[in-house]
Amino acid sequence: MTSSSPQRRDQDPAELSALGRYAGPATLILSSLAEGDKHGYGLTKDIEGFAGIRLAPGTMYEALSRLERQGLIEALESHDRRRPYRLTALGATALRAHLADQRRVAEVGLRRLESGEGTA
Amino acid sequence: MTSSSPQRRDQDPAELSALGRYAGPATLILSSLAEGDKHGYGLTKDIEGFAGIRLAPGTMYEALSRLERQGLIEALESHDRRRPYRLTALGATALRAHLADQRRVAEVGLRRLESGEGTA
DNA sequence: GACGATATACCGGTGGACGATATAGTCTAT
DNA sequence: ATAGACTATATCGTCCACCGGTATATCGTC
Repeated sequence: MTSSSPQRRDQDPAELSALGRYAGPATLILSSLAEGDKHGYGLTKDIEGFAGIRLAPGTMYEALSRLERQGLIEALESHDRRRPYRLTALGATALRAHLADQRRVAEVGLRRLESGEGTA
Repeated sequence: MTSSSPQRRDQDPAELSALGRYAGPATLILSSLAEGDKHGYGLTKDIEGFAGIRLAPGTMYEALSRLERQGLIEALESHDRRRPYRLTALGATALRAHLADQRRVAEVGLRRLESGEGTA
């Protein structure tokens, strides 16, 4: 999506819409961080709250290091035993583009469903 | 999502929101079929048009047989050398629920982005 | 001091997504 | 006619995102 060259193999950080393969957990994590800095466990709880999805620990921490590698989030110095993360400017741009596309596509689908057709 | 028990292993057809693991291609295919019956190649073109995403042949035909196995789409008798598919009632329900969730989550993320926070 | 909640990290398995490739029919231009 | 581009489907092997399980450690509280 994001207009420029759709499906990317991509480990290229600068390229937007590089939200992993399809972006499930990544989108949720970035959306959560858009509200403020959080650490892994906090993200798990927040995402469970606003999306109703509980990410498995493996998914969470692997996604975090992937997103950090891609420059979409950055780690802050850890207090206590927490590793908080912050959304970067790049991450915010990527998230905005991705969510806009996602919402647009969802609306197309819903409109088509309402148009009576389909089940025929 | 879909309110009832989030992350499902699931090959259970009757259970909604069983759109594969995370549902990328599946959602696109179902949304395309919501407009009318189509065969694989036609789906590829339509999806490219409304979502800007070109699904690889492997992705397309494997997703189709998965969706058929799950009862979300059904194959029609093939004319010419085309295998057209139709969205089932179950598929329409699953799609509606999934898209509604997807749009809702996208809106949460976008609202959070607009609230100035994040990049801090 | 046992227990549950908080918190992170690593591991192996599964399967969805992908590109490549094979096959074949159609249509057009040369 | 026939080479080349497009239509159309199917299968295969690879990769890696996602997952649950598990290990580890700290904290609060009972």
